Amino acid sequence: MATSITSIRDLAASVRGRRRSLGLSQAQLAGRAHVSRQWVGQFEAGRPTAELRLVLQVLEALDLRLTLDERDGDRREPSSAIDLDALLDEHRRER
Amino acid sequence: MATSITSIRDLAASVRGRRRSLGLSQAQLAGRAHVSRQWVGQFEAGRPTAELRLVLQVLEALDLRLTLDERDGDRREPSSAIDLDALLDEHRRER
DNA sequence: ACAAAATGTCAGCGTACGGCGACAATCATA
DNA sequence: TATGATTGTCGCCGTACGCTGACATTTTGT
Repeated sequence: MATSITSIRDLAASVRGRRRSLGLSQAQLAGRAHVSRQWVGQFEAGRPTAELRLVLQVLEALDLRLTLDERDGDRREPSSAIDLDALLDEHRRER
Repeated sequence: MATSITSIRDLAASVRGRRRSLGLSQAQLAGRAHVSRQWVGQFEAGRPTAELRLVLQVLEALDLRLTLDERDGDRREPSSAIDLDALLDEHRRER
């Protein structure tokens, strides 16, 4: 049951959902993740400036695993954008 | 080709690896992700206090996808720790 | 060998983060 | 309905983040 994370809001919603499904209060989660209760609340509300380390701590406390994979082939633009830049750089070098 | 992310170091290494495999410099990636070049360098070096939003921006710029999934069943302790707390809470309520 | 490109590192600046205590508002339950 | 639990929000404080410019060091390419 994997959820794709494309935004902070996705992540926040997943964290809140998981916390609730485990029957934990924000305070309990905070204790396990070594963050403040207020931090949990604000993170769940979608705060984009949260510190990565603390995010990972919370995910760990909730037994949530993050995985990272490539999505080349799924996107149309980035590969052409990359080629364009590489091309220009190369062109500049040859000149 | 999915990589499990269990630490900042994992993530940083994946980002650097991906950037290199795409043939991008830190400066190029920085431009695409709307962060400073120095930020990319420090993040790749494993800085744990990076801002989540910027991390997601960089992952997007590298066409890397994050997914989140539950790992109950893989761990032995958390489920017993959670049960203990829930039990105590319930016990307190009944009293 | 040398030059250009890339990366590592430093310092200054302004903004804001995380923890804390506290209180308001909301929710759950008896 | 009343009460306790939970969550939202505020303000204070000290620390540090991200950007920038700059320079040192390393790597790459010829």
